Amino acid sequence: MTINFKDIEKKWQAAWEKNKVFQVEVDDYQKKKFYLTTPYPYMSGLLHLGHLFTYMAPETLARFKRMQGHNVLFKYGFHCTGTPIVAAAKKVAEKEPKQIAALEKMGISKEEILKFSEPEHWIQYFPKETLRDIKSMGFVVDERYTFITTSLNKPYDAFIKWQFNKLKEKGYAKKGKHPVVWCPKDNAPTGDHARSEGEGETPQEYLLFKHKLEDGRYLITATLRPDTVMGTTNLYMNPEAKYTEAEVNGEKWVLNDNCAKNLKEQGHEVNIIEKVSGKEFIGKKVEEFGNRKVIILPATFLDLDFGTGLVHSVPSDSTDDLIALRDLQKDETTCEKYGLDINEIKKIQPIPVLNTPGLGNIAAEAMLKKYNIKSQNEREKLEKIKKELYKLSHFTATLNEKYKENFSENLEGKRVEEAKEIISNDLIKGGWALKYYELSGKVVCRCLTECIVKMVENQWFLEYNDKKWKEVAHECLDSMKIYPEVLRKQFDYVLDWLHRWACARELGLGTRLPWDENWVIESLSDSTIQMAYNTISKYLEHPEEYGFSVDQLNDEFFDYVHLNKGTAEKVEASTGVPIKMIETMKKDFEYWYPFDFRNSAKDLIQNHLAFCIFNHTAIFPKEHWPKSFMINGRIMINNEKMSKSKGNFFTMRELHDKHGADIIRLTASNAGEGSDDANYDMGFHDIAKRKLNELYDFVKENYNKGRTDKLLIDQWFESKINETIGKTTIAFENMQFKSAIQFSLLDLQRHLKWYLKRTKDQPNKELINLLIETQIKLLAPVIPHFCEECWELIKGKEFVSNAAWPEANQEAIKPELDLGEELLKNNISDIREVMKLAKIDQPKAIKLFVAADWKYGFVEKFKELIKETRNPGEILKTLMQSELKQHGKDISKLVPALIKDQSKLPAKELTKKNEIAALEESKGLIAEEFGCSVEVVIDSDHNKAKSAMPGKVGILVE
RNA sequence: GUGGGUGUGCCGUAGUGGUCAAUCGGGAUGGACUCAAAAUCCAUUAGCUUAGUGCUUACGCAGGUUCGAGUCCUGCCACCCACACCA
Repeated sequence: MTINFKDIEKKWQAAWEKNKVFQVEVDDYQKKKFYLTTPYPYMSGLLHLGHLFTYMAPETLARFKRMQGHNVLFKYGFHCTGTPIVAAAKKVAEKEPKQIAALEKMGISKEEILKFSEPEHWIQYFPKETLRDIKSMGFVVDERYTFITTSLNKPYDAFIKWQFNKLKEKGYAKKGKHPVVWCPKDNAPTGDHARSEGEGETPQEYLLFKHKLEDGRYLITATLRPDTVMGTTNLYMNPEAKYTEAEVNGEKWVLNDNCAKNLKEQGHEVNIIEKVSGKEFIGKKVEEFGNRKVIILPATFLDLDFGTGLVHSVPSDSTDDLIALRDLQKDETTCEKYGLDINEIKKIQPIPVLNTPGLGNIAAEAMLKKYNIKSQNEREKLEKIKKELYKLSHFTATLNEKYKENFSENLEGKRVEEAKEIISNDLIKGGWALKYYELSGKVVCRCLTECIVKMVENQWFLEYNDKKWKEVAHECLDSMKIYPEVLRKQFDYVLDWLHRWACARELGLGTRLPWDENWVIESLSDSTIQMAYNTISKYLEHPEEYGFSVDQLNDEFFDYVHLNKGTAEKVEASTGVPIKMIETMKKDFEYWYPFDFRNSAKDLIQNHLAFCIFNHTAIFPKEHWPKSFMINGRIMINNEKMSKSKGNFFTMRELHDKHGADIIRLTASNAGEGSDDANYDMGFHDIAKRKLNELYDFVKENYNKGRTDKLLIDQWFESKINETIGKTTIAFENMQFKSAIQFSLLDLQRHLKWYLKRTKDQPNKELINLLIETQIKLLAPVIPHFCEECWELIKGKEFVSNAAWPEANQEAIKPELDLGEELLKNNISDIREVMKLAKIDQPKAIKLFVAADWKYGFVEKFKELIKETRNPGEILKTLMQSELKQHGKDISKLVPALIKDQSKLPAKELTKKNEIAALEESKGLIAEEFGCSVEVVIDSDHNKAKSAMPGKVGILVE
């Protein structure tokens, strides 16, 4: 029959609900517990396939742990803080077609869509719908524990305020300046999602160099390479261009318009005075760091919009600068035009400042030669080698004797990588330079305004760069389990690499910083320890059911419940929450915490998961630090990235409605494991349906049927079932859900097939029952509805969801029994091979010749000897000293061949007696397979017996 | 660029240094069943092949360690992820 997966899932979901199977109660604080968490989904839309894949891990694990006898809490929350919802609502208000289409695709009607121009409506709509989807998937969820984030949720808001007060108390929240990508029209930071162009571009840090003219004005240049400061030979300005003269921080600067404006946004006082022509500066001299003067030369290659519109030239280590210099030195016309003495210009030579291995002390020259570049018009090549040289200088070059003096320490011989920052700091301190930010590429806001870099003052940071904090974070990581373990290195790296994090913003939804109400806590910072809140959310989200109110929750409350500080009496006095409730929540928290498991896709390693570690170590004592993280890859569909533009974007709901919960649960779990990207194979839906239907029919027809006597092959099958229990259990424990399916569904079915073939469809009743019960239980975490349906069929009552996880009977596992089955399978395929060679389609008789007696002894001895030496001569010598000497001729041929290829040896110990017994037992099957008589022959002198070896019979097909 | 991960047959995947020409699923081909199809079952699916149950190449590329390498080491190449105020 064909199962209607939709019907059975409705049936069982209703039954679970009615019997409160997944309601979480803590009635025994001694009972072992397992608390699973996963980052709550963002409520800017319905859950999609990626969510399904990520959530299947904790979902499956939760069911597994329940069956193992744990009290399990698996929580869901709905994330609504931050800017995306606000941004999306704004788009709806503007009637942006893409956004409207996205909502329509989620099944929202035209009239309904307009309501989504209010952010609040998203928060009302999507959590409700998401919960519906989660339940329809049969996920283990106790909805009393679910909640939404944002300040709209008062108790949650109070919790986040408490969290930030704690961080501030510890000195981890500090104020500072911070460069951000900024839209001048919106007057707000422009995140990736709010850009119409320039996703991924960031503020890049430059150093502005000040070059003093004799009249007291400064020419300003920008550089990424302050390390070459000692090598400046001249400045370049475009004589035909207009520059801007501006008063910056009380000094007169000459630069381009862009930079002047940017400086203003970056916290400098800037008053633009007038336009000046580049021409008037050509030939003048400026003062340089290190007590030198250099000349200003004309150049037309300058990009006026980039940097400051003029540059200082370091021909020793910049190919662009060098080639420009060479060109000018040949160009009498230009020199004359700007009143320059060409002989003076010709005297300008690169000043060696760096030693670059393989390129000498004038690296730029070596590079130009290497790539045979003749003119500054070869832009493409020049761009390429500029990057290459930059890399080489940065990582391999060392500074020369020019850096001995002049700096706060002797930098001679130091690598550029190490010295760069010291040089920058010294230059800044000495008033020669200052930091400046420019975008790494063009960024355009959604409002079509071009973005700039803005220095935000009074920005609040979390000091993830704090050394001591990093140390404890590492301590926490070291104590955690990471699945898969290979990603630990990545975590180690990230904890070190993270620096201060701007944790609050001026826009978006969320909790306000308790000490500075102008700022909203940013959404990656407010979700780092909410798993603690979630242990008691059942009470805080539904206080009326427990007869109290949460209007006056305060820090005292959370201090007591989460940190065991203060007294219940005082908390009752200040919050009005009855002592009994306070104590219950405290006990619940202490019971559930820490969380045992948290998983996410790998893109959250560098932010959310790392923050989670940091924040826990800052706030909680060691015993409440996270226990484990599991990281999964991203989901691909039929080996393509899921994306709306490709049209292969699927919400969980639409897949569910089409195929049913169990089918997509199985397909998702089977998509992959480990941190590699997983592949959701749409074609597997049908395979899954077919296999489950088959399984159901088998259960129905075979339970409680069969013979009662016990044969050798029954023992083999019993061994396989128990082996499968062990392997599947380990797979679940290691978060290898795909492997678990492989073992418990596919492999087990294969073994069953072989078993039925071997018993000629006369299985042992006890074993068939063991198989069926075991398999249903092993699969229940992945496809629970289907398994309940099967369970009902055989048991009639109870839930398989509540059944005890099977335990492997170690005594029944007998790997040696595999040998006989392997021999049989090999014999069958060898016979086929022989038939093919002999071109026999239908054999009349098959004779199997067992190897001569002495070969068994020989093989045994050979296996011993080979452990000692691989030298054929030595092995032969030893063998020849024994009674095997009489077979010397055969042995001398066998030994080298066997050393080369040990696959010809039987894997396990095998006696002639055993082999004959196994052959006699299985010859009936061979006879049936080939439709002819089969005879086992013991005749060592027969020609065919000569080629036989233990475990490998001689075959004669007639 | 930096850090991390991964590269296996037509496709997707498994793979503790020796039973690996390689697991499992799919696909393809041939056969059985059928009036036919689907489903199911069986076989084949690197190349060669003489009753030799054999041989030769193969696990991104190139080297190395080892008696022995898909598995260990080194170097290349390719792909994926992250790189910040964005969830």
